[in-house]
Amino acid sequence: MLRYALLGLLSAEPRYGYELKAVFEELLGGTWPLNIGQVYTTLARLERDGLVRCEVVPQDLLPDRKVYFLTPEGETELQEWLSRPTQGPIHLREELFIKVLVASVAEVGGPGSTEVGAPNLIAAQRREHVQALAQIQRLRQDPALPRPTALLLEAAALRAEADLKWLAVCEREMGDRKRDEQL
Amino acid sequence: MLRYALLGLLSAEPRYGYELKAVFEELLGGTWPLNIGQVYTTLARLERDGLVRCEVVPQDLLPDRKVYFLTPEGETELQEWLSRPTQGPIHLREELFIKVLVASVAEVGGPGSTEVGAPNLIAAQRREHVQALAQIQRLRQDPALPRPTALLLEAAALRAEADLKWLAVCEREMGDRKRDEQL
DNA sequence: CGACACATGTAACACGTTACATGATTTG
DNA sequence: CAAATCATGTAACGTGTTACATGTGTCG
Repeated sequence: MLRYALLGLLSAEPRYGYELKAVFEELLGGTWPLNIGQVYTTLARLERDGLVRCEVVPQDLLPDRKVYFLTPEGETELQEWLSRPTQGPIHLREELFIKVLVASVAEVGGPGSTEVGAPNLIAAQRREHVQALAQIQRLRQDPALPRPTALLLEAAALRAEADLKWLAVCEREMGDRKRDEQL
Repeated sequence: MLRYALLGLLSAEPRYGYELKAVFEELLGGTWPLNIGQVYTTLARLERDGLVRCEVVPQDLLPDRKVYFLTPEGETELQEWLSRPTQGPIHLREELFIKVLVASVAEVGGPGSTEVGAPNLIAAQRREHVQALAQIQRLRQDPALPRPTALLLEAAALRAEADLKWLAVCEREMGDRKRDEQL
């Protein structure tokens, strides 16, 4: 994942690790705080696989930089990755979904306990989502956003709205089920 | 992730690994083909962490079963997990998003090359999504679906629709940009 | 002096994923 | 006989994540 993101950035321009972190985070609109260590490990793996190489650029006063650039193999790899769409693009294997699923299936507190876990979770999750959506919209206000980043934030907003719709459905269903059980 | 899914299933009823795989996959509507090996490694980790224990149930003719059940610690852990909503619920760190982002940033083929990668990708991805959505809707037809599974599939459909809206936006933007550049 | 920016990295761990190994029974 | 089902597991690998280590320069 990060692999290809770095490959993509390097395809536009050779860069060193510390710089890649900054560029990447900015491009992501600050939604993916990236540990610098991971950048270096990922770069090391890319180099191991022959997709990038680097040149050491000495600096006086400041530490040396290792400027990475794509090899022909790296460019090929990147192009191939970009040419095939993501397979099975809807991942139900996400914390959000699994959590709601488990909440509606699990027997918390043992049999006979008053089951209020799921509705509580849904309500809390809606608050969480509303907050997340608000923050995304706040970020989108910035007129200086690069277009790709703005696009990304739009995707996030659309997803957040879709999830909120779903959580509303869940809430309604749970209410129904609770009423069913009381009858 | 799978950790908690298994905890949830076990909280309703003690089960053995082979059985867990089947129950889990059915609950997920077949959208997460689960390697049986992963079930066993995950169960081993849960046992290591003291969240589950097991009892060996000998069978004649068939191999022994190791029936797992929650420990009190496991139950606590599960309840805590269920009680807190997913933080930062919208993940932009997904192949889909990163791919589109990288496609719009990367300089494939070097400077001066005719950049048609991104539009091609978007188009292919839309086809992929349309197909995925169709399959989800097909699955939803089944009237025998358990409610939690039906809910899950509804989430998947809503997300797929949101993503498709976004891909349409992307396509329009790319067209715009291309026109801009030609001027 | 202490904190922060610059710049590199290693070590350890969790988790998902695949492939492989074992061995009995049932079914075509 | 071959294949599928039942049932267990191990080994290896990729990747994400965090924490830690190191060292210089600048700024308040």
